Amino acid sequence: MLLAYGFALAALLLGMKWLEYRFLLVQHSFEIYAGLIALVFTALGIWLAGKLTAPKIRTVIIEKEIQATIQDDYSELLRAEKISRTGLSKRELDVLEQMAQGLSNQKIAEKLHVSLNTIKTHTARILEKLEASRRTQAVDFARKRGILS
Amino acid sequence: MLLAYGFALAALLLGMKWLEYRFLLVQHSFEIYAGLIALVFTALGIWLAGKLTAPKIRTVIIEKEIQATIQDDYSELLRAEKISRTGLSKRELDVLEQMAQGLSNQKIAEKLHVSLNTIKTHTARILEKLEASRRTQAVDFARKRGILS
DNA sequence: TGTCAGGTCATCCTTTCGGGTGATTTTTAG
DNA sequence: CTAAAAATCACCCGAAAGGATGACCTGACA
Repeated sequence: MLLAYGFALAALLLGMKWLEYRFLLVQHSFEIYAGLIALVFTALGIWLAGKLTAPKIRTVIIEKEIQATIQDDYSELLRAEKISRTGLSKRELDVLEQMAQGLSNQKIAEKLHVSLNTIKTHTARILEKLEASRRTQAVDFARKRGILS
Repeated sequence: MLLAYGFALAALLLGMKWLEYRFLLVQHSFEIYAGLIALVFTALGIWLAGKLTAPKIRTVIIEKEIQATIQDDYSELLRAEKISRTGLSKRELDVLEQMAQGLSNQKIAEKLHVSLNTIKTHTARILEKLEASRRTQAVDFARKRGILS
């Protein structure tokens, strides 16, 4: 960089010497040359500044969201704890899960290979144990108590 | 800025005129003056560059993981987006929310101060728009699509 | 061995839902 | 201002859900 600047200076002097004998320096006034030099070296200075100055570093912090993931077995324990507090049996939980998926009693009966009446009995117990009066409410309560995902 | 530069140039010329008659220009060679001018204006160029050019900025991106806490108005936008995709109206969303709480159509009607028939119409549209056949299913779909909390 | 909880199934009856259709009034958007 | 969308209400009918009750079977546990 400094070399380039030195070269530019040297080139200026040589160039002037050359001009002096080729086109007769006296033809132009000293001020003209001075002005030209000033312009050229101002430009050179601007260019130099661009090369020499260190870039400012701006730190941008991007906040990236991550999901809070609870470990499987731990959540299983929690789940079992929640279930035991509501007093739901395994089968009732099965039915509750299907219920939460929006399946009708008929569909649940088909899926679990039992009769519709059985599912109705289970749902009745579920409503009773969760102190709900409608299946949507039972699902809502179950969610709020962490029984369902 | 350009004015300052113009003034500097003018000052140079005047200064030279002044030098010319005060210290006799012939005492020094033209090259000396040219070199001085070059130096001064290089410095001026560098200074100008600092003032005129946009600062160089290197952006360093640091990704920081945070917990996903969605702010109210932001989540409102998201919510509106989700809603618009399903095509639910405001009122239908109101009904859907009450539905998700496990309320019966009758209770929802009382809570929203409209007739049961109105709620039935809304629920019918909700089921239609969410492509569900039962309210539990509609609630489940709405949850999976992020429409409900 | 007997009781007890859980799972299964059933019947009867009432309430709630969901589907279909139609209509009037606001509200919104072009 | 006007057309479209939203909100309101109504009636009918069949399907699903909910409440109550009773019964049978099985595995676990004292």
